[in-house]
Amino acid sequence: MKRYSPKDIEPKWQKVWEESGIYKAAATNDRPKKYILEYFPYPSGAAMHVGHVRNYTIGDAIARFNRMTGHNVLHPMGWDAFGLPAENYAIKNKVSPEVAIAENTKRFKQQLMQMGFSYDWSREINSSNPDYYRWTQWFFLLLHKKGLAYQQESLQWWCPFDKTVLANEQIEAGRCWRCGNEVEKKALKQWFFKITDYADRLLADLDNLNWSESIKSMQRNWIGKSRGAEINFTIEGRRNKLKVFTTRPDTLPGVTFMVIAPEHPLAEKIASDQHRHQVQTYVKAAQAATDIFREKTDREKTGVFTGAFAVNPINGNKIPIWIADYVLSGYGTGAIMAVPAHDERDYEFAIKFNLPVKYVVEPVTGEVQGDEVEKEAIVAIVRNPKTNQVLMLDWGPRQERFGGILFVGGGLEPGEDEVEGAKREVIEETGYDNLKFVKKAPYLVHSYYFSNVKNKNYYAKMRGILFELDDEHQTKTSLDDGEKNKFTLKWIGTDKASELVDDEGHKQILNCLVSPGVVSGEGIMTDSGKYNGLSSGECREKILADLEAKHQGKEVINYKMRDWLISRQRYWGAPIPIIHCNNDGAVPVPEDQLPVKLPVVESIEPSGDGRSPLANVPDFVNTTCPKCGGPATRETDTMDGFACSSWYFLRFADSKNKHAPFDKDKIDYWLPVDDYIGGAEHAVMHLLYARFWTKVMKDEGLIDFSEPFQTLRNQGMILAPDGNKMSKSKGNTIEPDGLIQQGYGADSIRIMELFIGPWNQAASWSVEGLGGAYRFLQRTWTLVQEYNGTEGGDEESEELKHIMHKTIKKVSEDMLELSFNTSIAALMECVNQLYRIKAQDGYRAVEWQWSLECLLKLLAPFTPHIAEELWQELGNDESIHLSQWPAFDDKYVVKEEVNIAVQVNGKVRAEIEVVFGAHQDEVLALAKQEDKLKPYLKGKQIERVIYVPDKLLSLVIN
RNA sequence: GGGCGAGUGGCGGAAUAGGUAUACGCGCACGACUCAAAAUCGUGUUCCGAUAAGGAUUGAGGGUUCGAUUCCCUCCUCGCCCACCA
Repeated sequence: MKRYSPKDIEPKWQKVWEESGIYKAAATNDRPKKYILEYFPYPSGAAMHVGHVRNYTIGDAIARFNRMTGHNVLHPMGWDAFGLPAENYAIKNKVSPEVAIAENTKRFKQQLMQMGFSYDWSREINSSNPDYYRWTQWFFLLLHKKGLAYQQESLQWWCPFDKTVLANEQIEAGRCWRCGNEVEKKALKQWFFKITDYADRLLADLDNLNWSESIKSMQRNWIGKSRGAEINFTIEGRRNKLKVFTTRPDTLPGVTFMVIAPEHPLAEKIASDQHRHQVQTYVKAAQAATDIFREKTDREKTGVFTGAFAVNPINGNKIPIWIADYVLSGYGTGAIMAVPAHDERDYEFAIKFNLPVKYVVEPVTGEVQGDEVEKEAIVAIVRNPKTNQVLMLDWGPRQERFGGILFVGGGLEPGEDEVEGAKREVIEETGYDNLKFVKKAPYLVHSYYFSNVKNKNYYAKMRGILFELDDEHQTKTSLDDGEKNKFTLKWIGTDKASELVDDEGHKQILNCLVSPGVVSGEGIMTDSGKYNGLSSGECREKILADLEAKHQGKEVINYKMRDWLISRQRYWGAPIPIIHCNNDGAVPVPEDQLPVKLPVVESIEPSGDGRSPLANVPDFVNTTCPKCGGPATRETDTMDGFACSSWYFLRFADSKNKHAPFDKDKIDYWLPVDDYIGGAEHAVMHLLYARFWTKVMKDEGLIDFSEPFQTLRNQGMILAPDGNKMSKSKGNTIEPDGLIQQGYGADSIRIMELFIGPWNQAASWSVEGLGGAYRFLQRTWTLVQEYNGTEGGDEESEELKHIMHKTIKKVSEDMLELSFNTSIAALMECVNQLYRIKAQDGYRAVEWQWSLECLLKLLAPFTPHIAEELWQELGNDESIHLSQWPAFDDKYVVKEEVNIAVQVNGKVRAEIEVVFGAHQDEVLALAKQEDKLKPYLKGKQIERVIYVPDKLLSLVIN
């Protein structure tokens, strides 16, 4: 009997498959197509570890399953070769990027090969190959032609380590996404793609994509659409207007100051002579501060007064203008109207600089009951300054809307002063009569509440009043007998009180009086002149209309997303195909002169002066203008690597095309991608850019769809056994090569990658678990080997049929849901069952050959090598991977006898065996005779019977 | 601070149009084989209880139901992403 040796069989079959080309996507229309794609890797210096391998294992299982279920499958692979990772690796190792890429792709390909993935290697692409980037440049020209590529001088993120600018998306918490160094701002003339033109479509089309909610919401947040208003404030004594963006124009009556960013063009201009020096100092300091520092949200607010005033367009109020760095120059207009009462940041600033806080939106609390009586009411909080406790009334346990722990509260008599009324209520209910008025709550609270005494619902306008106790003298309370004893008085610490209080309105009043703060959210307008009484939503519309009538404001939609900066001052990228001419400006390179090839240079090291190394190559730079023929210079910046990956999935459909990026017929057949598999790290970069390019191509008529990836699947990360992220620097990476060397084999690794847990959930790699996977394959191996050594037999086995049909059904259904871990569990269970039958009856049953063949087919998507080897040992000549997925028949799946659980009052008390499909009456009759149940049923009446066929009988007895 | 997701044995996890919780694997224990070990095969393994009867158990607490891991409410913990975005 042969031993299971992955080292022997795996390379053997890999060679056979490659030579016979069985994974080549056919140019046929006879089967439905499936395009299964995994993110193409960038071949960096570090080899692939088992975390990367999971991505490809998932894709391969899907691809293989689809092939066996009658699909024409495209499953390609290529290399995202341009870009910083490859270039930095090359610099570090003092080799040319071409050489580095050649070495690394070779290594990566060997790693993928040894895992037995079923790629169509005939379509392999490499984004740094001129045959490929020629078309990347072609797309640049298309974007340029459509006005979607433009050049602009602006302050840009600059990484001093990588010596290049970076796109917004490539900044992570003020640091470069590649090297982790702090970035700075630098003024440079740069190329941009106008992705903001597509913001609305990128947002709207997300709804119909079969992507995870988390990725969709990341993209939504990134696009950051918000509806609001632009409002023009006149500046006293100046002609300039101060334009602000706000999402809450309804709070305009509550504006108490304005804030502009230090970078705002008016910042220094509007400063009064008296304040100019301070302003200049502040602006300078802000510019000098690092972005990491400025982006810290937990630091204290800073700012200076400019000495200038703006005028509130709806009430003419004079508002001081401040400069502060908490206002960002890059968002909205770089200036805000500050409403400290209703915005936390403004509030913080107002407290720090002692600016007024004006409440204009009253919050609404409680639930509407429908039968409210409107009433003016007060809530009195009495504080004992000696103990810092507040007086509360305990009405007993809170039930529905009754009882609970509350403050003194009550209605006002007609015409009664709020403070007097509050005092009266406190004395009436508690007897404390030496009260000192401290303050009123700065706003009213509308609340629907139930009176504890008078059974009525009130729609109350509540005013909170704070008293302090002069002494603890108490007079007799004037409660009538009905009210007495309904509550007890309690003194409670102020911190505790906020937790204990049982009414949302009371709680807000407490917070407001003891620690006033920001009122966020919607509500009802107050202290706002003619807008009083409107809901904040209605007020928003009204104020917008008023402003528009006066041409002082308008509704606008604002986005967080910026245009995509694609210039890189680096060598290793596709040159931007533009020629700069003194006469004609930036002229696109004519299509027939593409590709603009990367020249060979002596040093690829970035110069650090903001220019790409290409600028030092005169032969490359100096050229003639395609328009006027005069002397001209080439653009020396290269394109962001993400440009290359924005269309590679299209190229796979027609990767060898010399005359066009692709042939439309082939795109029409293969695209869009049916299953796109990769990690979540690309959520706002690659996945957004690729969607953008796809929409541009659709608009140009190059393709007929506007979303490239119908279904996106984000695999869970494989963590190191220590629970940390695998990384070279931590030294905790596990590479498949070593495991294969140890003899586990690619098949065991593949099983482990999927069996470790749901494919989209993170999991820690386990060496012991891999041993289990190997044992399972070895058991399978042994089973087939032993069978092959027997004569077989001709007995029929219903049991064998049942096991196999059940397994086929389970695995088939789980595969469609990508539930790989449970598929594999079912296969393990199946093998265990086959062992049991073998031990009982040997290999006498006639179904053994068929059973084992089915088992191997079900295994084939996961463990292609062992499946192929044993398949052929069972006497098959054609590859198992071209065979048909087995079918199941429900009639063998169900068993004739089934166990039914019998519950008595919800507890399982017995299990009885009945024939499949038995009727309730039969089961009940059997249950009544069951010995185990007799003690429970004796002398009891069965009140109710619930029967779930073939599963459960539930008896309710009295 | 905001958004998304998740809490089940010693561990990874299974079971959610409500229906026998802990499948499968790891680990552990015992047995067979062996001079012995490894490998292999077999048995057991949620907890308490005595190998019994019985009871408890899906982060905590409450609710709906004959019946809740699954649905609803309150809270706690962890992970990921975003974050002074007006």
